[in-house]
Amino acid sequence: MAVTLKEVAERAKVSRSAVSRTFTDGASVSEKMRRKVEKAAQELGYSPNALASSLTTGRTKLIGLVSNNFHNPIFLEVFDRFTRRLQDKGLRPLLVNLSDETDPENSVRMLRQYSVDGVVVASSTLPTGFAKAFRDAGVPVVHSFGRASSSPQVHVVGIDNVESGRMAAQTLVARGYTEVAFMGGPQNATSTQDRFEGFCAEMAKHPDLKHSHSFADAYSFEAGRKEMLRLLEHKPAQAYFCGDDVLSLGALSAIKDRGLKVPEDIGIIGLNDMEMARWESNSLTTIHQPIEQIVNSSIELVVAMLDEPDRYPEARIFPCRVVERSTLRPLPSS
Amino acid sequence: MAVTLKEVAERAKVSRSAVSRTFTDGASVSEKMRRKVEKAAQELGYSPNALASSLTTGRTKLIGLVSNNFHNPIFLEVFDRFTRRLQDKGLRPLLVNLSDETDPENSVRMLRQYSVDGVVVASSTLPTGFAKAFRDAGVPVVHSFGRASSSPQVHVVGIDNVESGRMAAQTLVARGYTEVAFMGGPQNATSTQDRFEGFCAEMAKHPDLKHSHSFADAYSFEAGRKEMLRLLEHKPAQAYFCGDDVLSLGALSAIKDRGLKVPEDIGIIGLNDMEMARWESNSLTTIHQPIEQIVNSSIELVVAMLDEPDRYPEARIFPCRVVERSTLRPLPSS
DNA sequence: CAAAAATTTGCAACCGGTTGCAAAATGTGC
DNA sequence: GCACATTTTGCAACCGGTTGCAAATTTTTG
Repeated sequence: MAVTLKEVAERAKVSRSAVSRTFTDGASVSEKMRRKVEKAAQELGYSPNALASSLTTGRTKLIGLVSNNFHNPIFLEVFDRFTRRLQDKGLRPLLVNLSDETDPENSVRMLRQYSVDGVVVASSTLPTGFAKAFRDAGVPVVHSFGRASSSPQVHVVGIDNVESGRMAAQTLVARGYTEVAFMGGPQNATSTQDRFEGFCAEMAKHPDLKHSHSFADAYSFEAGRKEMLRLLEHKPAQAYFCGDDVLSLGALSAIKDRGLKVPEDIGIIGLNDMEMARWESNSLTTIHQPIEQIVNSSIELVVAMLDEPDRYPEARIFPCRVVERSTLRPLPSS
Repeated sequence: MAVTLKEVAERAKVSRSAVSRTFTDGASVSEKMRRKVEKAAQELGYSPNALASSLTTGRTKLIGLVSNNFHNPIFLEVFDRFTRRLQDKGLRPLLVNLSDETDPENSVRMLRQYSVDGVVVASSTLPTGFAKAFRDAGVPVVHSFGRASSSPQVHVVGIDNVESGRMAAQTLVARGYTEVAFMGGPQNATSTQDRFEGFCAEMAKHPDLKHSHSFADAYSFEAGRKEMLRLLEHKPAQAYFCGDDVLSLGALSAIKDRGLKVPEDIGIIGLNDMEMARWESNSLTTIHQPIEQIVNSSIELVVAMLDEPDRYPEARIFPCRVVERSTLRPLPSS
């Protein structure tokens, strides 16, 4: 079927090594030879078999992209960025959809069988141990959107979720809300836990203000809506920090359905600043997570690990910022 | 680094073939031998190198998943379904993000270098020639969401877009709208063209009714919003068939911003029935595209082609249906 | 129990490339 | 033009597996 190196060599009447060398840059080939080979290759429509060469070079240029967030619209942006950036670097994303799986074993085995050069775990809900399993198996790994840690076991790139929770609380307090609440994502997600922790830490500084909390079942519209509907049955808080943007949209939908106005009756602040948050119909006040930087940095890191597999684990934390839109009352003019 | 077959063979004190055979099902190995080998493999943590074996077997179990729709939320659903289904069949998706590229050459070369067993092109905007390039290169290919044709050059799985345009027009007519319009996606997308054709064909049956048309720049919220804002400056139609759901949401946002009510002032019908169309805040009346069936059928087809590469091209067309929600006035009770 | 049939096993060649090494070719200085 | 340094080339072994074939072993049969 496919044209092989041997056939090119025969047609060009040169050795197989010569052909191989013209297709590996940095190899020693004379101009004359290169022309001969390229001509023959051209005529035969040859293109080298990347997998065969990986056998000897030990590099496949395959990067496993592992995620379990196939229902959160923000991840389309994330996948878009990851795939484009990887392609720009000549790498190929091998996608793994965990759906509900949380045991790394299968993914590790599978990705090792395909000899991926590295793995990016893109998830804000998986425990830190997940990425660790790759490291233990000797596969370079970066956990994007993972839990920041002062003593990371694997490379982590993302935001400081504790800090972002604190920032959300500060934002609400600064706007004069006196009864605020945290409506988190799934309680077992590390991002939920950390955002909650930060939120509480900040609120602890304001003992005069009331705060409460609850959790949605998932980072999804439906879950956010359902949880907010439940909250609205009793006396709701004045403003909510929702676990993320899609949850916020669900909550907004519930609030509007009940005939309440945002931000007049209830304020909402989300987290992520996904494209949909910008849509005029949503105009969600939210905490911007620098996706592009996180993605690019993750890829940089996994690429760096190719040459330096035992690179000392680091946490790369990017700052967030509040993006003011229309779902919180304005700051009091001081 | 990784444990090889040879090492397992040495430890188990058997030939390399024996080890290979215990890991290929259907091969002839005695129980005794299998136990010996499995024990050694276990102890060493061996797992076979899928790429090395692909060299001789000619199968990589890699499927190229090529798309250019990384900005339409419905494609997150599509990717989710594709990746899960492929995984269930023991296949691995190698993702290719075309972004703005429309020349198949690069993708073809790249996917051939990685010896993918087959390719699924998932796009409603790429021309039919795109998938053809894979076929010409001898790579089994299925075009999902592609243009239906009575004489397909490659396997196509999707809906009949002409018919869906017709269905949209019928739906509007049946509801008594007398001035309707088509607000399409990008004009060079095959899906836009076909939906438009069907829409016009149906309207031609009703010479007493007025209809008009225009096109948005992309299948995106922003484009839909922008186009609808433009339309609202002059006298708008009573109801619009928008090229797809995300475009519909953009249009809805524009309409509401102008203080108009849906469906009282303007009706909207979309196409796709993506998850967001179901969100209560949108409640979009739309034409349901059976994504799950399309995805599953596409995969079935590409898998079938592995054994039968020259399988005669077929078009698999799935029926659509109108999903009644809240953006069109109800049917007149007859 | 021997002979025939069926199954299991190992040898060795192969898949499509890469690469260290030595030989061949080319370039340089005098 | 020659001796030497430098570059280019081909040989052959190797990467991690698979597989046809024949030899070795086990099972079946009479």
